[in-house]
Amino acid sequence: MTMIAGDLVETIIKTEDGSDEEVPVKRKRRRVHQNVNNASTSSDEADASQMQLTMSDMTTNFHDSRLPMMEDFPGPYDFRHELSKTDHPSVRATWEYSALYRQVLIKLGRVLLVHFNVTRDKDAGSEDLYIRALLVYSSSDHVYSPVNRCAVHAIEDDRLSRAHAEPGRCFCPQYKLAGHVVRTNSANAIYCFDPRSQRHSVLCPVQGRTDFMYTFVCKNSCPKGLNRRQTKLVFTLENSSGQMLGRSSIDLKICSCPRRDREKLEKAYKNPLENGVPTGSPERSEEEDNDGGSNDNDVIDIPGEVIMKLRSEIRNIRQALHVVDRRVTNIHGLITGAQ
Amino acid sequence: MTMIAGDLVETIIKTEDGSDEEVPVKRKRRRVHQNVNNASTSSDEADASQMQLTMSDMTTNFHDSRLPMMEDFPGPYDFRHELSKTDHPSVRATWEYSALYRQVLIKLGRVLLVHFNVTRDKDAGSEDLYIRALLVYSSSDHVYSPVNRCAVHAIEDDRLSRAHAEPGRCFCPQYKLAGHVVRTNSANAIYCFDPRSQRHSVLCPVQGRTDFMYTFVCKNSCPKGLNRRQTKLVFTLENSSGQMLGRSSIDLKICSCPRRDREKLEKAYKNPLENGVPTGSPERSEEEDNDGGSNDNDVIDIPGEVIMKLRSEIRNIRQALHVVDRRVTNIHGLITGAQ
DNA sequence: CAGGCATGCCTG
DNA sequence: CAGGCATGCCTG
Ligand SMILES: [Zn+2]
Ligand SMILES: [Zn+2]
Repeated sequence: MTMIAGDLVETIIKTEDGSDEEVPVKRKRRRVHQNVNNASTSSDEADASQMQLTMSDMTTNFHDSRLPMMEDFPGPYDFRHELSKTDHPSVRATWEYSALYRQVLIKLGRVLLVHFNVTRDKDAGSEDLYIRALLVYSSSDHVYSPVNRCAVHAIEDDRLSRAHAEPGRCFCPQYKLAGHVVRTNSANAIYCFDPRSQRHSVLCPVQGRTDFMYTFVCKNSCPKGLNRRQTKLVFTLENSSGQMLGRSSIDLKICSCPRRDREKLEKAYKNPLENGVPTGSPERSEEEDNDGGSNDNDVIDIPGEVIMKLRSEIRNIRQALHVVDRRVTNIHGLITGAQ
Repeated sequence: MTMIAGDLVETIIKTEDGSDEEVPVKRKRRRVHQNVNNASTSSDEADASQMQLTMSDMTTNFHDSRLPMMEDFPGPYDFRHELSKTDHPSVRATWEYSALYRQVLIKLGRVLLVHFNVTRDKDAGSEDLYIRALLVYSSSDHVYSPVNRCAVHAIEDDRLSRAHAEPGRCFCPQYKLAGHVVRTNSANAIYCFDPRSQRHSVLCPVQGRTDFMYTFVCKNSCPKGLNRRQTKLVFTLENSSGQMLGRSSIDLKICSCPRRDREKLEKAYKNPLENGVPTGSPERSEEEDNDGGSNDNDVIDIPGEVIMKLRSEIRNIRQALHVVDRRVTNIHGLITGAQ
């Protein structure tokens, strides 16, 4: 289920009523130009709506919104990012990079300097461009959830939790950006909130320089916030109408000890035998893989019990999925890192 | 500096301007009856003011309030407490007791059933009595700070942090007791806030039964809250005018793994050689122990630098004090526990 | 900044 | 509920 940056990608769009509806969106990775239109059918609508704060089909379900796209997509401007250790005198840029896992590990509040490649062909117009930075959960269990700031950190900027007192509205700009985990020093930055996906992001206008300094003001371990979930920082190149013109992302971990955590991570790679690979949930077999309902040749139970059973079944499947997901994530890290 | 439940106790009252003014308050521990009046000159005024929410000499300095008293004091009613494992069917009372350290370790939200001894002599009047439960920091570094709930937990009960939006006022009763770490199921409990000390506490009327069930809804480890500071639960017997008639206390740790933590604690006692005793701050010697100012035979510096030096000196002394304090706390635990 | 501990939480 | 890991923070 984990999004693999391979050639074919499938996305699942979770619908309002909670059922999982599969909408496979297949596309090639390399031959991107021809896919711009296709691509804009799924995530780009969401991206576009971020520009105009649409209030349409808002629900108050904060934990169930649309799947963000994460695959690399150079697009017409050959959009790519590049990390550079800050030689800037004023800022100490302490972060670690695990080439093995393609992951940046950084302390809270420290600067990550990112250089973006945006190649304007001579014959292309000179439209206004923007780079959006959006933090998302990378494991399939949580891709749907927006990454929100934890209460402890949010309250530091917004004592009375006013920025999000009104459902669907974001007043973060008036409250020291309380809800934004990702910050930038870019003077013209626009801090966005998409009421549909309930996601915060920051948009930097591309004006000559394409080096931006980002900081992150929650940790992946923040209790009740990111809550130890893995994250990915997704950069998208957009024009002024919010059309997505390029995408690029990097795994990001905000933590207290980047060095230690990277070393531990990579050591785990070198001693893979130690961590016994889980075999998943062996009891689950194909015969149970009908549409998720219980078999109707069961004894007819009172409704409450049926519901309990279904829920329990869902839990079991979720668990099995989770196990598989973890394995895939591990393997994915090894593949993309080791190549 | 740690409050030792010995015969002589000294308190330091911290004044508004931040300077430490020593006010030694010496009193005997055992011969308590004659000391009731004396005692009421220091902490009991605060106790009394809790009854009527005085707004007098309020400052918004939340972290610097008066020293709570913690010594045992049976008083005229031979006030004592007694812990009993709940045999109550409905509640699982999971807590651990370290006899060695006289400490209760309990999980968040679990019930601590406390029985109080309140002996009314025949000839004594039948005044109304109350038992107050107040959680305080036990190390001398933090005795002055009220124990407040952490933001994460407080916000669960009070989404918009309204209970303490107005400085000096407490609306916790309207917001699910958001600010109260100590709760009780006692129906007639009165949840108090003393604007002078900025402390929350809970008062239970003594009506026949003197068994109360307490729960604790923050952990000692709560970030930005108790923040890994050690605490003591102080019970005081009071009459309806707030006069203190008895006191009794117990070290309390609210944590996720009471068993493990107790075992670790006690193991440390059995293998005391392993943890090297710190030798304090060896550079600090008596010659520097003047009134805390720098020697005036220093070169005359610009004021800014003098201030810096003084601050640094204060920091150093604080650190040394801290080291000593820890040693004393350790020794204290061993003494009181092992006797 | 590294070593080590404290401590929450996950997993069986 | 125990064992073990993840991870913050303290200490030198
Ligand atoms: Zn946070
Ligand atoms: Zn808490």
